[in-house]
Amino acid sequence: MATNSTTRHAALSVAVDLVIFTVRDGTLQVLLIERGKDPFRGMSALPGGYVREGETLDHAARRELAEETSVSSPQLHLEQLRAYGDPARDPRGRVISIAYLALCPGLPEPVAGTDAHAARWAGIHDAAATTLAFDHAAILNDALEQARSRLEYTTGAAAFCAEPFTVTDLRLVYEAVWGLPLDPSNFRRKVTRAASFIEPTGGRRLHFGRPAALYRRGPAQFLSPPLLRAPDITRSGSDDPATAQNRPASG
Amino acid sequence: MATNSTTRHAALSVAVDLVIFTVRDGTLQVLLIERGKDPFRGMSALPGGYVREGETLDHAARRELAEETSVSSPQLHLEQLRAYGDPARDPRGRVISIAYLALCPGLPEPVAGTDAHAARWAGIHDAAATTLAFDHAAILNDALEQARSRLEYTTGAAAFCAEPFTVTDLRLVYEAVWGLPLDPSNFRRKVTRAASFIEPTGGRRLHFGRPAALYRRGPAQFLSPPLLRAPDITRSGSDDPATAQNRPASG
DNA sequence: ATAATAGTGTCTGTAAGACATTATATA
DNA sequence: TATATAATGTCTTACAGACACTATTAT
Repeated sequence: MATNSTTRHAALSVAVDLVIFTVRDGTLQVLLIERGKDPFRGMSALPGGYVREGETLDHAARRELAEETSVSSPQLHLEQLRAYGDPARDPRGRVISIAYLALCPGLPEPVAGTDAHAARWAGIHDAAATTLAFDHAAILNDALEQARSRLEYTTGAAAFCAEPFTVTDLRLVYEAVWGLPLDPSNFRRKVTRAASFIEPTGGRRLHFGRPAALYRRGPAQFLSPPLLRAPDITRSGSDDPATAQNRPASG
Repeated sequence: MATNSTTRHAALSVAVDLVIFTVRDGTLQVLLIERGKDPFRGMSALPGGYVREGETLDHAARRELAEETSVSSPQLHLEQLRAYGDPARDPRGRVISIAYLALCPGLPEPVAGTDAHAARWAGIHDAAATTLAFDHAAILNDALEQARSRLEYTTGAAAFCAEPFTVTDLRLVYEAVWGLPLDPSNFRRKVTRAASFIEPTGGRRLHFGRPAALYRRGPAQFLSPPLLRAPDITRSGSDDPATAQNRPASG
């Protein structure tokens, strides 16, 4: 905030990149586009775009999200992940990218964006095995860990569920995002006891067996007590918390 | 990443702002500078500066941190907090700021930076009551919550302690950052049982009473089980997790 | 001895994991 | 009826909060 302007660079732009997650068919999926122009033409990438003049970062992210999902934005969970600013991350020049994480209920179908590119839902395993443009593989990785962490400490999992939803719907979200099977009985106990996580609508959904009670999202944003994953065998290692985004918290 | 360049703005710069925390005399303190030039001349602000050409965001933050604290950087805990990009946040024009959070052991004394400004340690309560330049009050607030959350889920608290340190030293850090008294007995049990949080050096420190065993930081980055604050009365409300940085996580 | 600080042990309540059991629907 | 899914209950273990008690130093 107080350096001589001689060190300021000339060509610089700021973009937002979106990691849009959804859960469909019990699988965590991410929205990928196929780039229609260079650089990385024809390669898969995260959706995104430049921040416009006079526009908030959050607004730019919401705008891009609406363009890609064609869903009324205010419904969707959207939060900033972090900034990526390696000087070499974009061959066209210096582009700082602010990554956002969006959690969406199962959306109709892959939607074509306004730009000349094809959009598709990719399973998280497929996406991780795909070579992505720019540093999007790293962004996706950070976003995935952020999402997994969010499910532990916040009520964000419900953002994946279209209302009304059942406890089983919610559990399938956890299982898809964490990639773990959960005990249905213990899961029910935890989510129903957590204050203001979910609220019964009074309705029921009929499939085949016993009808399931329906719920809507409650007002709580944080889960107390948190709904932790397995006793942290995967997390107590020597990872860097600043890089492995908020495994407990951040963004 | 794929918008027509007509919407790109002309004058744009990227800065880093640092929230440098330390614990001295049992109090959480933050490094503030007094601005030597407009805008906000004479007002308190967070230290920071423009990102230089060809420079990584992390590098810019480390550079500023070294300038302000005159301490060999690699020692200090430094992590990105998030980006702030309100178009009106800087009256000079569009400046995107990437905020960083630094956790430092008690440093010698307020150090003057390379720029023409005075630096000082401010108690967190004083700082919160001070009118800060730009949107630095919001950044400080987010950083404080991030730091508090980090102490729950990571071993970051040890970054506040110069090695070797005692369990009491570590407890005083938690008490200062959380602003809560902790039970010494239960605290000791938790930190000594948490895997690889702290390791005994074998040495002892003599003051007056019984000599205290000395410890160094262990290799673990995450605390399992986490060391949670009170049963979340302050957190289970209706806050926005994306704004109130990672109370659980994320950030 | 007394004061001061460090460290251990015990009791109790909460919550999680494992898993048996009951409830209510469809075919 | 058999089958499938939803929901409740029980047992055990782990851990946190509260707090009594012991240990080791300086004065």
